[in-house]
Amino acid sequence: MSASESKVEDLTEDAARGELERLHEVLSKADIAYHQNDAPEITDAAYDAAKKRYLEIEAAFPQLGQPDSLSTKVGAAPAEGFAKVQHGVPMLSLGNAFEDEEVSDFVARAKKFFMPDSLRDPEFMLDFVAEPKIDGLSASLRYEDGVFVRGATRGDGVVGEDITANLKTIDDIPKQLEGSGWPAVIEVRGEVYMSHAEFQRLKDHSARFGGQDFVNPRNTAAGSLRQKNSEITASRKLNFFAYAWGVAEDADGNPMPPAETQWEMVEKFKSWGFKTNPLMIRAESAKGLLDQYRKIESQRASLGYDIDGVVYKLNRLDLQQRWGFVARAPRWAIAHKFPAELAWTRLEAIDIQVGRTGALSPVARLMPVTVGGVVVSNATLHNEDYIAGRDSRGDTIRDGKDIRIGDWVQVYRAGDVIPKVADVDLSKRPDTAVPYAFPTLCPECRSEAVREEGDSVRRCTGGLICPAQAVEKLRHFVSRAAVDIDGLGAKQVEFFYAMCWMAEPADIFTLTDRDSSGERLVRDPEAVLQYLTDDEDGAATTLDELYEMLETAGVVPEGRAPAQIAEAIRKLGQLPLAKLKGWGGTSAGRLFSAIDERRTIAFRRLLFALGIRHVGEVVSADLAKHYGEWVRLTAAMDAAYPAMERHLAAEAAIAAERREAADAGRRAQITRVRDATWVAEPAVPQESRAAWDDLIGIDGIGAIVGVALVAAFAQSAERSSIDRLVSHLSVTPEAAPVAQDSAVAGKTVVFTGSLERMTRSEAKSMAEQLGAKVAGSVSSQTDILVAGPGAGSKLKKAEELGVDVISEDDWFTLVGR
DNA sequence: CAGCCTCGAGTTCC
DNA sequence: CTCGAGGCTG
Repeated sequence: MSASESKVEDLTEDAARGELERLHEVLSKADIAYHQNDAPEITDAAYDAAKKRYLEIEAAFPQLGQPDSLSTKVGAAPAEGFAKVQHGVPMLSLGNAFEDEEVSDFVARAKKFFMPDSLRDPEFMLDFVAEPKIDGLSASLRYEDGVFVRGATRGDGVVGEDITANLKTIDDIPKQLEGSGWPAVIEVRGEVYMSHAEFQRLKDHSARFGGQDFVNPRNTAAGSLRQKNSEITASRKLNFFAYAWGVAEDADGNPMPPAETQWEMVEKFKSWGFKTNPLMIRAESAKGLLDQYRKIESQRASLGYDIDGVVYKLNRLDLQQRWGFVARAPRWAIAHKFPAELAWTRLEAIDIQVGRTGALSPVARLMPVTVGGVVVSNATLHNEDYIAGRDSRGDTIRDGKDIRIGDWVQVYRAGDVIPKVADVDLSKRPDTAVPYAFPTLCPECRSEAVREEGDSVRRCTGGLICPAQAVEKLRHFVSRAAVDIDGLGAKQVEFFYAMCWMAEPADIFTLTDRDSSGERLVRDPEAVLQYLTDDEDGAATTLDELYEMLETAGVVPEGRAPAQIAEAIRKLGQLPLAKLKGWGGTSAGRLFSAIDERRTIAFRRLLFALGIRHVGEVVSADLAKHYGEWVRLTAAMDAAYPAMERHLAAEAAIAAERREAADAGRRAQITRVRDATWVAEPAVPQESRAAWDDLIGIDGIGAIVGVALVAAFAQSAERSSIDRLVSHLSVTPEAAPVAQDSAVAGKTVVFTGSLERMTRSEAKSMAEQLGAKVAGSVSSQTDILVAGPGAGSKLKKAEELGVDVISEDDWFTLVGR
């Protein structure tokens, strides 16, 4: 380094900033040069010295820490700002098999499904392909006229992230397809992975230079692909195997699969310049597939890259199409996974977390142990019964062995991701170990925690009194799929909640005004602290956390007594956000404008954000489509209330009748009791019943979801919280369906029986696109019933009500397709 | 009323 | 990713 280098403590802030920038550049360049050609431009000693100096300056001037500081660059940087890409054809996941028997079942299902073909044609033969399942990251590569134009991650399967620049650095990915015969547009899909050799090279390098902590090849490959600077990606060697495809179209946009079988397709990929896996084989029986599984398993360690199983696919593409899909997975393919890696460790503690719905979830705190290449120190214990050694039906699991603190337990990563406790070693159980007593009081707010009949989870009854539930609700509200406010993440929300600046979603939208007026506290710190200190145990940690937060905020209480902390919180309430440590004027301003951006919000997002039990993204969207405008939803919920109560009363009466009947040894007269409850109660107005029936008539919404919804909007506290929130917002009505001039626009349609030309969800989205409403059950509101073969009760009801009944073919004629 | 499928909720590590 | 619960079909 230069001779003019001064001691770190003598540097001015400006000088430090300048030097940091210079060193950052030197080090980054050296990193890239090293990775790209294995020929460092500076000596190792010089590199080490530069790195040391960099870290020293950074430590002395933490305020200068850059987001891409070399000291914080570890593994996969949480990348934001990759553009979203919608896949032409969704990228699906695969069903799993672990046992040989499940593989035989898979083959047997195929044989059964295609039985008619083999009866008709004695030559008919089913064959499958088997290939290793690479443990990497799926990517989809779009080629137009043979030129690589865009590459994306899998994402949620429908929308991924544009990582074209990074994928272009991978040698195995042709920028221009070779050979000929490729469709005008094709999405080639496969797995990006890192070889063991490359992973080792990176690890050795980082060990020498005190750099990043690379955990395993998969994570490293993921981190490399998510680099914003693709030079870094280029400096790490990644590989790609092609094995699947999405869109394949000719120049006129017509579907054009360039082959007839999976096997030929992969051969084509090879001829176009892709790498394909050499261990792929064809087989005609379960035995053939399993033989290949064993062969691949035996070679696993020597392949030079990670695999986590073997994938089997039906070979013929036309048959794949005929066999179809279940949910998001093809029926015609299955992943046979290698047994999960297991590890033994000690269970040091069981903590209880409280979720947004009040669910108490036990989490195992473990002595850290490596499982499948990752150090695991927490694992889920599911619920009360799981700890006790029972499953949801009350049958024993783990031979009925319960789990106790201090036990030696076996952990594995389910799906190679989520750590779970699988087993207990009774021989190592300490004599002092006692059965775990699951709390019956909420550990956060001391409210009673109850288990409803038939429910596997115990829930805190504190509602919004419970700080854990309040915070979790707020976290859910600001989460990505919900309101998604830039600069207001889970951490900030927790902070604002603890500081009494926010207690419910509405408070987010009054923050700006309160910040300028100086009246920031929405709760009384004394009251908050009162219950924190009310109890001997549990409170200490929470107070500690609060103390720590105040320190971070730059307001240090004069002592640690609750009164002093409350005083500090109050003082904090007089500071504008921009004055808090970690918040400058810019970031505060940015937050306020991000909040403003969300004052206009789509109906479905708002509804989802409320976090009503059983109301997730899909149900919210369905409700938004049904009601269109927010006021129509609230009006319907209000109207439905009496009928909802009546429904509950009827359910209760039926349950009572069941019990009585069981005691008396006779058959329960359910219909009579149900009818009696409705008839005997003229107090329920007809319009209330109509609103209720309309609600639970929506496809996918039944009585339980209905009760949760109506109750949320009726309960005075919850409803006023919702109304307070909505008063700050402008709710965008759900967009009216695109085509208004179709024959079915505005009609309510129900599909029943088995549909042959389309799946149920296709039928639903098609009808919706044409402006129709899709309901799940037939009522007087129904205009058309589309009945396939095997239609039963709905058909009968439609006939009784005089609803138009048409066939699937009629439907296509009606909509002109 | 049983069995299938979809959706919601909770979880870990980076 | 997995489990359980809720909804729907047959």
